[in-house]
Amino acid sequence: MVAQVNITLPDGAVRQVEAGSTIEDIAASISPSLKKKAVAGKLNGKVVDLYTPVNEDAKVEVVTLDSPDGLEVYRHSTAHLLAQAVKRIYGAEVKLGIGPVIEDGFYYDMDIPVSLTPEDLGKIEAEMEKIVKEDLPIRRKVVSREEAIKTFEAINDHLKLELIRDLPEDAEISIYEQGEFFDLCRGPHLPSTGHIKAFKLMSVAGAYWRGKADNQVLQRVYGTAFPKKADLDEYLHFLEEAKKRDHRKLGKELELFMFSEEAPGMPFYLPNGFTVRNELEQFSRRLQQLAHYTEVRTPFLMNQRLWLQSGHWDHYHENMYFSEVDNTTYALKPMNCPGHMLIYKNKIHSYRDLPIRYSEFGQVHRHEFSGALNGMLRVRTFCQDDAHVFVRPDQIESEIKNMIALIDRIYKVFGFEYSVALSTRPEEYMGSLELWEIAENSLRKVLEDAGLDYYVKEGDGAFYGPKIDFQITDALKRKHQCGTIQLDFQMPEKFDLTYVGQDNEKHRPVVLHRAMYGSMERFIGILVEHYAGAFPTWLAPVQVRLMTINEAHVEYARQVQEKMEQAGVRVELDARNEKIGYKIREAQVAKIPYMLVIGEKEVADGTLSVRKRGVGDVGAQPVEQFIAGLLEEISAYK
RNA sequence: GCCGGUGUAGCUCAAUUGGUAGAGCACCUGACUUGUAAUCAGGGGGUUGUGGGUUCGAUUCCUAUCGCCGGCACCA
Repeated sequence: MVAQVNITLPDGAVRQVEAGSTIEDIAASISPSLKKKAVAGKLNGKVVDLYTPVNEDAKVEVVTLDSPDGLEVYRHSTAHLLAQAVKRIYGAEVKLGIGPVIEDGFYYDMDIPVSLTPEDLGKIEAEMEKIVKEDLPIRRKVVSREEAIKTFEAINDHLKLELIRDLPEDAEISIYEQGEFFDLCRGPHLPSTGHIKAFKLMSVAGAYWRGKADNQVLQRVYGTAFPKKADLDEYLHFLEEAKKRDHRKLGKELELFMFSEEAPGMPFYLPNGFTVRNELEQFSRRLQQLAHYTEVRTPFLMNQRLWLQSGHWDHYHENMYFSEVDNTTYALKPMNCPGHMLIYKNKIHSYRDLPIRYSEFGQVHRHEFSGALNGMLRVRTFCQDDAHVFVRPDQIESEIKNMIALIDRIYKVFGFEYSVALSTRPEEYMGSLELWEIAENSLRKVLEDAGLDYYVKEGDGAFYGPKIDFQITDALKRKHQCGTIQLDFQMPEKFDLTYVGQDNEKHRPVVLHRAMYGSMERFIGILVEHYAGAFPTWLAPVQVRLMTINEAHVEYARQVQEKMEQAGVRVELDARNEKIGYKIREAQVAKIPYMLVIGEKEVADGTLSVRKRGVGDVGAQPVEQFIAGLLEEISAYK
């Protein structure tokens, strides 16, 4: 008589099975189709291999491929498959670092005697296919620390040995084997290599061992895997689509901005791009006026001692630009705060005057590492929609609430969802622990009072204070950090800022740093990709293009153009001797929202034939009516 | 900054084992007078990123350097 154990399934059902039954047995007992989809199990919440026996009463869940846990197991096993293939091709010299699952796939960091090229990936994939066909069973072996060390010393794998050495005392050490291959791994894994169906190696790149810049550079192979070929194809198609929206490509095609070798990482705005930027600025400027901000402008170049005073020199001088004139060292501002501190100090302030809100579209320069540059998303000079608000301690919370509301207002206009993070004290920080404590707690309180879901980024704060970061999600579900609210008790100290209180004594104000777009450049880059270059009418560099059928209609078209210009519409006239189909194609490619065709009928009736981007021909309208409708559409965002 | 890749006309790309560069679009000229995504013909345009080197000869091979791309690290 075999002993029975009670298992509790996720739906609460309790079953009796023979002790020692595996997860797979249990899946089979529930349904054949479940057995087929099963890739792993959960024993009392812990993900385990499918062939793990259940020896006592437990909560049991069958993990299938269509669950996040299942997919993770699947991709993790594909990472092992990759490592095995690489070892087969490049031999025992290959040492294995780590091979984790990441969003959309996995990677494996390896020390390989030769540099892999993209072509090599095909070769490796072919070997992986072979191993899949071999359908090697994947088995877990629990070993002692000594055994583990011996095993990896035998193959001279210093990377794995380092990992073993750093495992906690009480860690259970397991090794997974498949055929001749074995790897130090917590698991779990698929039952055999034959379970892997659709995968692709995406790229090779260098990566520092354990993410430390002074460590050896390993070769990282990125890959992805999906349960079905169709899922993989869909994913690859998504990547293709994303590539078409790349802001660098569209920026060139739509003549928004350009770059030159004469100024690496520093964008040149072309007329179209600058129009977008001006609209964005104007929009934000108006909202800030309504929120009682006043706009200021501070110099680009200021004496080095200012940066010593602010603490920026200590923390960031390697990323600053300096210039020596008249035996004095000046620095290009990497931030706007010190300038605003000087403005605040320009006169005496009463407690009645606070909050004082200075905003600036402030151009800053930061010498980013060459390898960090990326189109408009990471540049060496950019414009922050910056603001510094000087408040009394009792005004901190209400002011932050106002800021959150303003940011929310702006992001909604673009249809961005966003998430919020609280970043706490970094390793290199300025000021006392007590002040940091107070600052972090007050940010926490505001977030909680506002009922916002937020997550905490430990140690990600600025050196002068903790911050709330806003991360937007674009049309392709990618995340970008843009807005930020930072609480700062340090700058007021450094600059000895004061206000006169009700008690006629000097008091220390608190500074709130704030950005909403973050960087105009970055935000524009994000918008280009978000809209795929098809800006909404209010932002479109050219809102309307008039197109004549032949030269008999040009005079009327000019009158229409004049009217629209008077109404403040950005309008162009295409009066060339070209076929209408050709003109439309060009306007379409330029992603102009409204294409207006003018021919004999329109001239006779005083109308315009309207073709809307993305919609097509929507018929004729009287000129005045069209303009009124257009203006209404443009102002709707406000 | 690090690892790897890459750089040919304004743009997108060609150019067999090294034999002194081509196409489409764009641009210019001419013809066509045109109704909702490309009319036809002709023409101009390149020190092949830059500097060295190997070679009778380099876009092609080597080297240095700059830019760009993919990652890593960094991101006030």
